[in-house]
Amino acid sequence: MDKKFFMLEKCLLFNGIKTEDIEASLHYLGFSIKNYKKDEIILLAGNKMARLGIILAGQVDIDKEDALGNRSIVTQIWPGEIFAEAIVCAAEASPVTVVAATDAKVIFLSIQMLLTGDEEVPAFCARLVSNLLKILSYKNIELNRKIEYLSLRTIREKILAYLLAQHKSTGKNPFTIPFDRNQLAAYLCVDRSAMSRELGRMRDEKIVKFKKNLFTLNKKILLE
Amino acid sequence: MDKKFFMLEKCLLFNGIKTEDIEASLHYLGFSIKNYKKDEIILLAGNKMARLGIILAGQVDIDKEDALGNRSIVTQIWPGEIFAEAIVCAAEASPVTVVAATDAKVIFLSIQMLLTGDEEVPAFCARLVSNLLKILSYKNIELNRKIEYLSLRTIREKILAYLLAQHKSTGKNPFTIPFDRNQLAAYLCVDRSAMSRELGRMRDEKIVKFKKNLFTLNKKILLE
DNA sequence: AAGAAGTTGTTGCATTTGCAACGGAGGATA
DNA sequence: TATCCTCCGTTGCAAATGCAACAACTTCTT
Repeated sequence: MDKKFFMLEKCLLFNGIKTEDIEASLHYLGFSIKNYKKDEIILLAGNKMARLGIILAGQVDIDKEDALGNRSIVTQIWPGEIFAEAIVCAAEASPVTVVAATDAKVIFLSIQMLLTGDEEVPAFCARLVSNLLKILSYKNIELNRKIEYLSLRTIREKILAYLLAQHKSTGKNPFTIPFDRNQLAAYLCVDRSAMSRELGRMRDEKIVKFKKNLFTLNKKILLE
Repeated sequence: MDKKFFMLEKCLLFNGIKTEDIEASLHYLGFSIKNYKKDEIILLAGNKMARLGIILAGQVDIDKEDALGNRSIVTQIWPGEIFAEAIVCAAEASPVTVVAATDAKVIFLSIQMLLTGDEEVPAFCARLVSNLLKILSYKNIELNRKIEYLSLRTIREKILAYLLAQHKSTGKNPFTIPFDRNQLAAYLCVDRSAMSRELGRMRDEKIVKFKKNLFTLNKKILLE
């Protein structure tokens, strides 16, 4: 198997598929690979797309921009994760913009033949489809989590909800977050300076300590 | 075919499946039916679920409640629409609470056998799975739309974004919305009185006219 | 070393928002 | 009719927020 495909074995889409079948399915799905420079746009909001993408290397942001130009980060994705699967399955225009947050390598796959269910298809396809179902379900739940943050009324609540979730998912207490301040504000959809002010207050009240991307939540907060 | 299943023919999950196969698949999926009174809880946030639900009659709200008890409506669903599909596929706890907004009738289906892809399954299953993929994709896009409203910074922007989308999806200009004021505020995650104040200002500025649930957007706004 | 560019925190200020409380309109019921 | 209840709008006020501008600090480039 080609070296550059090794990481696909860890990709949820190919979970349960034999190593030798992975490359076969790539060819079956008419793959192509493309490189992007940092900040290059991979998919612009409003466009349709016929193929889903899998990040092979680098980091990619899923963004949304409002009429006033406020950029908000919907989510980040990493090597092994896929994007555009929903708009391919639904044949709709993308509600989001996909941007390379660093230099990135992406592989694209046509999955039309998996969607109709009436053609004669190779054996591994059933597994691909059920993996796709699972991925879409996880993303659904992820979007619900995002909505949870955004539906909170104050910046402090949003920050706390995010930090608690981050603490929980890492299982550590001094823990790092994958955002710098600008990005965190964009993710929580609040003003950066207002967020910074609130973070300062929370530090004064000893709710949280932080230095760059390393955060420590007060133990009393964690007891709830 | 049993009369009470007629409406399932219009359900996206059974799209493309022959009428005689629908009842067969219901039995294959071990269906059961349950009635709910208005305000009764169908699924509580934090719980897991092994079966997805389809609304046969009535109206159902997908809710979320924050630590302070603020209720927000994530979305509404109507007869023919399904819920809990994501948490069944992902085998995760529900991030939302499902509540009967009116008296409602729900049919539950076990879909485990559709997910593994290795068992011997009836012919219609492939179609069920690809329909499920499409539904999950649509919901994904719907959640993105919701995030779009919530990421806007001011109440006015949220109201406008919602009304424009509602106008677009109905294709009419005096158009009705499916929420009363309380529900709309809960959907947009803002304070009801603050929303009411903003609606009043927007009426003063002749941006929108409204009477109960009937809204009319100013033509100048629609030209963008 | 110098300068440029990016990141983070700070502050003043106008505006927006949440909150609480109240009142009126309209519907349902006894 | 009287009463209760729900829905909707209104208002005063304190607090939160967005915005703009600036300063301190780091990183990178030249």
